[in-house]
Amino acid sequence: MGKKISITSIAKHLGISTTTVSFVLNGKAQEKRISDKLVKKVMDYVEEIDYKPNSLARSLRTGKSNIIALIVEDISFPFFSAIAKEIEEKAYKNGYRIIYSSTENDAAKTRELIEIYQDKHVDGYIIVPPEGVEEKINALRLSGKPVVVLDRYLDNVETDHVLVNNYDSVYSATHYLIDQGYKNIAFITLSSLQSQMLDRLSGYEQAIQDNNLRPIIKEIAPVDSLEREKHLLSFLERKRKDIEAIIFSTNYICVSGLKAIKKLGLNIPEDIAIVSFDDYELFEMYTPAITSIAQPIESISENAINLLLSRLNRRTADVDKSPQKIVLSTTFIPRDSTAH
Amino acid sequence: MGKKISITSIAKHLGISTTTVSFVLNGKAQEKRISDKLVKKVMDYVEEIDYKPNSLARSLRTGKSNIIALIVEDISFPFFSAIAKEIEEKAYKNGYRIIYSSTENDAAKTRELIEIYQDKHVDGYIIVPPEGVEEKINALRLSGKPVVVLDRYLDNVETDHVLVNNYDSVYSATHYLIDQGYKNIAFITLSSLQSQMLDRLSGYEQAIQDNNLRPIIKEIAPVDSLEREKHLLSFLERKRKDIEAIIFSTNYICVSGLKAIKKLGLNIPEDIAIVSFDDYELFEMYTPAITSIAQPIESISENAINLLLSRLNRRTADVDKSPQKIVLSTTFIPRDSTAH
DNA sequence: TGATTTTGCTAAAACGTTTTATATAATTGT
DNA sequence: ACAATTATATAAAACGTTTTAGCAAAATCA
Repeated sequence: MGKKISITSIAKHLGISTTTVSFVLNGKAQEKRISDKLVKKVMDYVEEIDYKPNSLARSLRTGKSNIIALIVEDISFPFFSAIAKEIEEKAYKNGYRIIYSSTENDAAKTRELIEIYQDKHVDGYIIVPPEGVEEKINALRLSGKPVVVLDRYLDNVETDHVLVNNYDSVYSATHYLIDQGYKNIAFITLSSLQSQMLDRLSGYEQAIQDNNLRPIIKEIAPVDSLEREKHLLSFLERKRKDIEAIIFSTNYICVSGLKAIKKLGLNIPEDIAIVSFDDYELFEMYTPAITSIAQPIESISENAINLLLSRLNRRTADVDKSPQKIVLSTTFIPRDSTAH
Repeated sequence: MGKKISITSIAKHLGISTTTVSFVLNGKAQEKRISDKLVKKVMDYVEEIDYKPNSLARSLRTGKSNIIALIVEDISFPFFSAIAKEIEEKAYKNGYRIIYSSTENDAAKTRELIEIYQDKHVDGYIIVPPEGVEEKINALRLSGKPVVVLDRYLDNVETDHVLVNNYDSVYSATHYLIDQGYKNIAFITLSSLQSQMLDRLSGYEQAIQDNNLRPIIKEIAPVDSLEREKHLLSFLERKRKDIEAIIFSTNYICVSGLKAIKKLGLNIPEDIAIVSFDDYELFEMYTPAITSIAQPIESISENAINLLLSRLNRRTADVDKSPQKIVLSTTFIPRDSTAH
């Protein structure tokens, strides 16, 4: 039930100054010419009482919190939780903690989140941004905090980002289907202006055009998963005759599609072939196994956190050093759902 | 490019004291008898310059960080990431932020994590504990920080916990199989002394005994997922003739089992019936659909965060009020994998 | 020896709040 | 008209660090 333990109480107990204790604790003993004898004395006592500095006080004084904000669309999505795992691990090893939240793709919520994290003086941000947070992110940058944008990019926002070659991936996946002999290929996506979604769509459209295969069959599915399933059910009911293959722009849309397809009793790939963007354990195990475009989750995470850490370690001045644009390749995994 | 903005600069600018500003900002104007005129003046200016208090300074002064630590086994497991989502949402609405990490079931790492969060002065903890952190958690409690244990319980640790009736769930799932006519029922689990695992095993064993159905066929699978699949493959190869049904103690063990079963070309449920503890989207979609014991994720999360928030809102004194033990019911979801 | 440098250490300010105790002015009561 | 209350606002300490600037003693130099 002793006194509260702090750098001050340690100093008092040892009859020295807090300055000295602080220097020793921060490994500046050499530099600040504290004698070895005194260093040992301090260290021994600190060890003995198992002292741990109060990081709040330290943060207040230094302006660094050693906290990184991770703002994703939905932490419960396998893609994002896998990223969260990797990023946390690497950040941890570098002395940083992660504070997270889900935006649900809501711009207002995201802006609010960012404000709160600013108050908390987090040191850096990894953000999967919805549309409509451009100015906020630019403001962040201007305030000197490093920001890494993930999974998509924002026009007019000069910041580091790491994402995947969405356009090329879908282009060549579409091409693959065409090579397999499929002609009427549909693309199912969400009503979203997010860059990754638009790029995937463009990849599909361009591949169709380049192969003189009209028409483009683009279908917009609802965001809500129950509604989406219903929507896809009726879509397929109407169009089953006109479509030989479908590319889904995300794995969860694909899951809805699979449910609808099952309900209609359609056979994959005989009646309809399937490709999904973003792999999922389910796709490997499904009958038949679903062809997918797998994102390099580990590499995405690693690049993102490395980028951020390197900014954090550099001196403030070069925050406005030219932003890094990292674009990673996906892996196309052909499975039974596209076996002609 | 103005001066740095703080409560002090506001006070200076308005020619009043920081005390007054602080009172106004904290809604204590009434109580502290600050005149309406002055309140308005402060509020207007605060609005104008869009001032946000520095939460580090506030935390240092008050000893409250408004941060909750969420320590789970692995944030990338669907079960835990779903919980993380729910908990974050509710915490957010109550002014708390969540800082997370994965223990990988490593006791040393977990203890280290807890220490770090102590330094950060987080206000409370939600922990999915590995074995071997009992004393640490007790120490936390003694230090006055509320702790809610999730998913499992620790002997000799008097703290709130919320978990699921593991024993009963497996007991009745086993009974269900027996009712369906299955006799030689195996139980596959990990080499773990964690309460939830032991309880699930006991439920199985007791049900077998109560129905005079020997032998108990308990198999321990490796933790590593590749090894596990290999292990299960050879296990099934040897025992396929002796086993009519399998209960897996977690969903990821079940996934390994399904892979092995597929490789061996066994038919579910004709050759072998399957039940998994913990539902998974994959199980619903698999062919055949896999019977499972679903945990009430939302309710688990809600109870955990509510428990913690209520402790946080109460005065410190009753931290040692009798711990709450919340036990929730699972939902048995019979599917085709057990259809005799 | 006396001047200079090096060594070893520390006082005190600063980070931005919250809160206790108290001062002064205005109002009320008698 | 004077005492007692009440209303309004503030000074200053505290939270626990880091860090700048500087002091005194010891060592080196000429």
